[in-house]
Amino acid sequence: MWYLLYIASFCNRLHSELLAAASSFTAITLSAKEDRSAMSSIKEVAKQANVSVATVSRVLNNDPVVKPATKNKVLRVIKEMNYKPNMLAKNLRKQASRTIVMVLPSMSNPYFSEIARGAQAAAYDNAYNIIIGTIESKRWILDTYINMLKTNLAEGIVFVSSSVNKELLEELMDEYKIVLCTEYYPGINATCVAIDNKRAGYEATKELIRRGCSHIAYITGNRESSSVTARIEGYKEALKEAGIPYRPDRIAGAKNRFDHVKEAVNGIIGQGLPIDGIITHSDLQASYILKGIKEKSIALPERVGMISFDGTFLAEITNPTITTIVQPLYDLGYTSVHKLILKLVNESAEAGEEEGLVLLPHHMVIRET
Amino acid sequence: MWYLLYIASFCNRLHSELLAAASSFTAITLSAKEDRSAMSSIKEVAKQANVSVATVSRVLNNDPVVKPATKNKVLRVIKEMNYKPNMLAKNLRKQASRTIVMVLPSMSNPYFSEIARGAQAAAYDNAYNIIIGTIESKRWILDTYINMLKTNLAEGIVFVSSSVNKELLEELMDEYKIVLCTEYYPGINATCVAIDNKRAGYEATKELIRRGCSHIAYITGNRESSSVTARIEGYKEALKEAGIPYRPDRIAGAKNRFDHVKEAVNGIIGQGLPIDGIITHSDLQASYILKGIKEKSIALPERVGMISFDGTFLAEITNPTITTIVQPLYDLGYTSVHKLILKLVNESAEAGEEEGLVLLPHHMVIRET
DNA sequence: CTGAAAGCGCTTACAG
DNA sequence: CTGAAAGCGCTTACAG
Repeated sequence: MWYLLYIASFCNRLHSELLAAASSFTAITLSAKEDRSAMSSIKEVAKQANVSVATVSRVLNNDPVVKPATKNKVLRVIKEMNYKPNMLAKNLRKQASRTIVMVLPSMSNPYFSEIARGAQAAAYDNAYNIIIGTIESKRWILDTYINMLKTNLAEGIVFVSSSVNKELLEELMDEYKIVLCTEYYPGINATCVAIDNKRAGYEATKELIRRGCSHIAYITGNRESSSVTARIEGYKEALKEAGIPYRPDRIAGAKNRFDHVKEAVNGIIGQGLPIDGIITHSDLQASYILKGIKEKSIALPERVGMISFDGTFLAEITNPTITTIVQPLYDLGYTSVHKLILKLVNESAEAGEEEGLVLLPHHMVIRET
Repeated sequence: MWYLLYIASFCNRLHSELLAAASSFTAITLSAKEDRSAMSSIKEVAKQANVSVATVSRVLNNDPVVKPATKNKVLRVIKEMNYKPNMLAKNLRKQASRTIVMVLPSMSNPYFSEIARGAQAAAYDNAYNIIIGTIESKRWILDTYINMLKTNLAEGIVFVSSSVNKELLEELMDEYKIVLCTEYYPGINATCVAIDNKRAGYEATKELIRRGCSHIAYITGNRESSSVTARIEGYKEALKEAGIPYRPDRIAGAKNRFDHVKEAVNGIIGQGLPIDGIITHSDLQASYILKGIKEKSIALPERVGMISFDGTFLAEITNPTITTIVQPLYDLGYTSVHKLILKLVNESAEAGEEEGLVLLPHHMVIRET
């Protein structure tokens, strides 16, 4: 019907009149669904309220300039017609989607879901939409999100963990608003929200030493990542302080998969290096070590001292429960998004001023391992 | 600069010429960032390629009607200028955001992340954007997502688990495209993708009976939910078949929290009802029971027969590992989104024809419990 | 095969 | 305090 009306009217005014006629007609005879599509514009509200579309727009945007009486009249009509603004139009007009994206490597690790939860909260607190996406190690998925930036669907992006590589980041940085979460890139002056990984690595190692461990293995994530590097620095420092020689071959990288972790640990043991304590990059890795010990595919004593990173609920449901460095995951997500939105809103501020590392506090929770 | 240009030119043509002049100027002197904002429209591409904006648009949309030579010329200019279409404009023009939303109760349970992963894949396979959001039991968050529907930012929605109540669903159903995932509402004719919960409940119970259990407790989720009801039906049926009396007080609801689960189990035991087998609504609940048994806050034997639902990785990292009904979570997410997009694309098809329950296969994995 | 023009539904400087 | 009008950057029926 809409379509037919359109062909039938070349003149704008005529068109509107027909529409109005149709609209009052439909109010009686058509279902809510069809009615909605026929009256969804600001123009219809304006007509009903006997004001211009400009005034309706002002009311919608809470412009204090409109006379209270006018405002109330318009508000009443808006409610009556159950009018909802079309954000597609608003976005185009304002050249802003009020949407940001956060990309995560995956969602299978509860580590990431906590970060996402904080991110979501920050977005809503600032009336932004947020699209949280997981890369799943597929470059084309990442490209999809970056494309949202390029096609104006998103205004900024936060990369969590190593969801972006250094080259791509550099390329994007001078064109888009970006915040990094938990991982930074040395030499790149970007905003990054993380914990003090060096200190945390130091503290974990120190705790194991306190318990009498002197052969401490370190199962890391990606060896190139800044968090890994920093934690290892802390690890080395604690060893040095205690006069324990540092052995690089007691460090092994592993992904968050059982087979990887098993190989990493067994690899160290296979070199003839005894292990009486372990630090892992994640709770998930620690849980896999426990699994391996139990099923005897990892040749470690039942009660090996182990400290993991993250502090997700996983560390509480294993048997034994895991001692862990608790990262403020929710806050990490919240703060990243908050910083990004600050950048977005604060266009005028010199970009350079706000960049840099933001460190959030962590703490250790001692459990059974 | 853009702003000044604008004030200086009231005539469209003059405006464009100034812009063009500025653009060739900036190509030499300004950074990529500023250059971008100055040349980002289809109009500029048209000018450079000596064609109309209509032709550029046709090329962009792969309209086969354009002459190959023209097409190549335009394509070259697009590449040269590094032009990216403004989706904000396209969306408004086409009155379609090509975006759908999936709402989940939370993301802390890996159960939901797997569903989300499948959903994401389905969206991308169909060139849709997807916004995955978690309610966290807050009605205002849910309203935010529903508002995306109302303001044209999203074209459809899938509700996972009990992220929506019956009343709201009924209200939304005749105005928007909706798919339910894992949970349906009796009496509401909506598309729902789930497993055969009754059969799964039957199978789990049957397995426990086969092992000699006759005092089987059932820790459920929300008692009103369709999946719970169906599983309990299957549970009853299996008991009946084995001639075991059904005791409603051996069923207790609990949220996915340790304290809730503990209370639920202890509540049953406290009534003087012995338990030699347990079925739980989720892996998470089962892991909590294991935790409770270990720390002796739940008075159950170490080796109680237990079967959980979901089949997430949680069931593998506990000690003992958990026997579980594996739901095809990824497929559940994928199929829900796929069905939704089918509805979106297939406007013409009678809505009623496609509605109904879609059942996906599950299976049981026997582990240590 | 291509272009001129209208229009998607908003916002906002300008004039009154 | 309010309205008329231009414009955000696209798409598409229509004419040629």
